[in-house]
Amino acid sequence: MRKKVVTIQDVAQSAGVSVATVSRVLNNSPRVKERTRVKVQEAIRQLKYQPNLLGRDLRRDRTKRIMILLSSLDYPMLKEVYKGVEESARNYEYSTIICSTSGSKNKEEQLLQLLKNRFVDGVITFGTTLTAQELRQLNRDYPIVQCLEWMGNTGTPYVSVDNEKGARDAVTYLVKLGHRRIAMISRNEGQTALLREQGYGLALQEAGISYDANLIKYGDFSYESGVRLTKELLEENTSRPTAVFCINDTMAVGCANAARNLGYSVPEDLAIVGFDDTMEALMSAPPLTTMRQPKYELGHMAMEILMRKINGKEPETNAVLLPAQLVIRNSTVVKR
Amino acid sequence: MRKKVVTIQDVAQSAGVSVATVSRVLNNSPRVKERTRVKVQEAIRQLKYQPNLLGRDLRRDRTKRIMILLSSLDYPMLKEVYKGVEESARNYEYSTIICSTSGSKNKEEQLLQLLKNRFVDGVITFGTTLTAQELRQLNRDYPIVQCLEWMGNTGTPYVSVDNEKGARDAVTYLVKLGHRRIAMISRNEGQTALLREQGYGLALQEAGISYDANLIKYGDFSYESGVRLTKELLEENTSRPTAVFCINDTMAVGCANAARNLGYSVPEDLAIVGFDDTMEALMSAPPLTTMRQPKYELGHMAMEILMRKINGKEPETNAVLLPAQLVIRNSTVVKR
DNA sequence: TTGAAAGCGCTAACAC
DNA sequence: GTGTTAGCGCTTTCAA
Repeated sequence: MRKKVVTIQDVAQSAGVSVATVSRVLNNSPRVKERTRVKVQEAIRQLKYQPNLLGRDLRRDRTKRIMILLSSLDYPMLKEVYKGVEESARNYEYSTIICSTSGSKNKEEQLLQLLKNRFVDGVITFGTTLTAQELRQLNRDYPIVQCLEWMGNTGTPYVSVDNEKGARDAVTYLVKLGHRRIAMISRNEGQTALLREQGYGLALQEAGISYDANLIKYGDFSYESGVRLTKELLEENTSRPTAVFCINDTMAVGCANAARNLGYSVPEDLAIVGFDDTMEALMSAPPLTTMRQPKYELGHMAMEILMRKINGKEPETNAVLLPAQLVIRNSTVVKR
Repeated sequence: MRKKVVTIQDVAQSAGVSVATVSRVLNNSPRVKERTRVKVQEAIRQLKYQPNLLGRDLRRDRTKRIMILLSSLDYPMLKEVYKGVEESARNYEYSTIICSTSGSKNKEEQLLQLLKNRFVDGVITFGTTLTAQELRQLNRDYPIVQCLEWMGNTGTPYVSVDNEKGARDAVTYLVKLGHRRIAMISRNEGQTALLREQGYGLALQEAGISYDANLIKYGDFSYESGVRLTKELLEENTSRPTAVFCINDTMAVGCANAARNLGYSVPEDLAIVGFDDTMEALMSAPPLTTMRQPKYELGHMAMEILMRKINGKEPETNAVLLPAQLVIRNSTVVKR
């Protein structure tokens, strides 16, 4: 099945030089006579030679490749974050491969193998099932950077959005519009959700609004949970909320649709603010007010830090938090 | 930076055997005395040895890895198709890496390098910029299967949905609901769009409805184009359409939102049928009637065929077309 | 049942 | 400037 592949030996023979010279030409070494270079390049072209990466990587100390490790491909911001990573990587002549763990711890270990086996020079993780202990260990031995989802106190660098400030800004905005009964659709696991909840709490506190546990619901980031929890919020509460802050756009769309289906209009009866600013927010009816994550920048920055680590320089800072930006659309309006 | 890695040599030394024996244990060779095997395994555990894949792959004829090659990560069906591929791959103890060309021909060549360099055993493509000639050549030398987007007459196997039949069923359904002025939002490039347009034409013909070029608009699969083209359809036509068939859900959501913003209600004033059955269709207001692609099966089948090729067996069939299934939701209703 | 040794394709230290 | 050669970590003959 597989074709006999042209090797560096074949090129050397064809060009009448040694393999070392061919290797020098391939790696743009300056100490090659112009005539020789041309001769070798001619042979390369004629034989359609392409270097075997396995051989090269085995010998070299670097593969010029990094891995993006994620738990699921179902990740609305992936495309843009990836673009940031990819464009930064390209500047260093690095290429990227994407691997999904599908949430399996086993699979994740297998993929981290690729790092330990020098199959890639470094890894950017988007959420991991590693324990703090494991992550600390891994970070000591290999270049690794966390993006978006992160664990602190492990010494592992991370690049994320300022979740607390973002949530606080979102809720403060709702307060400014005149809302006092502000609900939240959150998640009861993960650092991201926790920080956003803290931001929510802070904003309420600053506005002198007392905290009401009935107004907080916990979902799983899915559309369905947004729908279900909004129904609960609107049906359970004797004094129903006039606004909802959702910790992602997916649930916020569910919230908007559920509210309308119950006969409430958005934003007049219920104002909604999401988080992320994905296409979903734009495609929603009405388009959602949301906190925009600097997706491209997050990816770009993660790659920059990873390159520093790969090159053996400790990055100046181990923790980067970029600000989220309020994007006002039609799911919010000044309260009458 | 990088940790000194434990090699097979270290294990051999520690266990007091040769590297050959360690290799045999690693590969479950039967000709190893039980005592020796235990001794080696003990050493492996103690040293936390993990085989270097680069060395192994260089020596072996296979990597037990395949690549999924796509032009963009922004692919609403990716998650489910991938699941199909991944679960099939797992059965063969294969792992998968995903690589995006970002639409760059250059990048694509670079990635196909990984195949030619035995970095992966095979490739599943989701759309490629290769010419028919190049694809034919590649398919002759390496295991490769096309999924969803494909080129015929190259000898390269493909697994896709029956686009013509799917489109025909969608439009026939609209006809049955009583519609005669049925528009289409399509795309003016790519085989997929072409086949769906043919299906549309066939359905009209079967219903004795004459073809009206004004009712066909060409977008680029994006939400924005769905919005824009729907406006055109509703504003330009003196006799406006009562139904629209969109060749993907993304544009169909744009269609629904644009129609409502112009004061038309969906489905009463304008019925809409999408294609794909992604989350977008479910999250739309109203939820969209659409043609469901058998996403998981498409991925699974592609991987099965690829494995056959990797194992040197010519697949029984080079072309698999799975049926799309009509899913009726609230963007269509019997016409009054 | 085990070990010695060749060799996968490449790079780089060293010699000329 | 160029060639010779060792060796990256592994698998797999071949011989013992």
